[in-house]
Amino acid sequence: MSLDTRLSGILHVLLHMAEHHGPVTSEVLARAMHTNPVVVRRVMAGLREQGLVASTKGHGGGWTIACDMQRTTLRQVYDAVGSPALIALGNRSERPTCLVEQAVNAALDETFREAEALMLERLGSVSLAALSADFHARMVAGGHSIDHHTHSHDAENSR
Amino acid sequence: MSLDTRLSGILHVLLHMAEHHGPVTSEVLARAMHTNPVVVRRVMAGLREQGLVASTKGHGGGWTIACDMQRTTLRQVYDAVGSPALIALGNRSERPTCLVEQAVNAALDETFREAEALMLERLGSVSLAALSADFHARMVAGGHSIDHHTHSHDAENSR
DNA sequence: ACTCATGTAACTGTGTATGTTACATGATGG
DNA sequence: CCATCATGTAACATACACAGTTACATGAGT
Repeated sequence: MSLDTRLSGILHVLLHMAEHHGPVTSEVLARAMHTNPVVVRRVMAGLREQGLVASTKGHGGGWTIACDMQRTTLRQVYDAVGSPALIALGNRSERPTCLVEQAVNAALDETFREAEALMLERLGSVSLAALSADFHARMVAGGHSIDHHTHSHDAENSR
Repeated sequence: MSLDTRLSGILHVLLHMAEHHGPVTSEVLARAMHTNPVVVRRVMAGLREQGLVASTKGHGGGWTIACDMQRTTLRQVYDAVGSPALIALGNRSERPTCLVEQAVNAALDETFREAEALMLERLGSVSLAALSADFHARMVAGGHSIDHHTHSHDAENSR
């Protein structure tokens, strides 16, 4: 099954934005994410509605972070991109009258709900600031200077 | 995203088979699962390769359970259907050179791996016999007699 | 032989994320 | 005020995987 990469992509974009002073255009963000500017805008629209980012038009316009990165968690970003399904498996029918299927659903649903709850809890425990700090730690560990214009991006888009 | 219902469907089928004495044909199982006999055979092929079920051709042929239901877990059934992805989210690129993306991937991957491990652990802790026992308990609780020919199946195939 | 049932290939249907094109809207700078 | 830049959004194309369907071959039983 093909995976939903919107959360991954938008987090990438947010962290890049955090390294900039002024607004960043969709085109610049799209290049960093190896995708199309329209795709960026589409996903960012959800974040804007939640007040996580703001957009300005015209010359010198673009996207800016409009939230406190210390208080904003990955969970909020996840919800802002539409809270897509976390679990890739499901039951063939909800509310079946067949007792066999009810037993199967009960067993699987409990497992699914537990895993889902765990993921949501984990996402809720990581702030954007923590993610950004991790990035800076990696930069120091790799011997890079704090220069966000020299990040290289690989072209592989596998999985 | 549309969900993978093979595990759910095949467990339904296995529990139905457990209520029968002799072999059950793909057509009968397909009716219980509200699907096509070929779909049943396709998924059952994986179980046969793992020795969980056996098939016989010709008159009076069909599918029979070929494993110890006490010792066989949902995890084994899950593996037999091809171990499909459990998590519906993913990263835009594996092994990125971009440090920002590395940080994002690390955070998300850990969450995903934990949830996946939890699900596999849960699936591994439930035997087919336990599932079947749960089914029988539901039958008693609902005041049904042990007559597996009167199970009704609903027609809704939502989600 | 005839029938029944599995075994498979090949094709279609469907839903969703993703990618792309096109154009409208609004803001800025000369 | 007009050209340019950037977002906003609709519309359409593409890719992919599960699911469903048709068709036919293979083998077992009567």
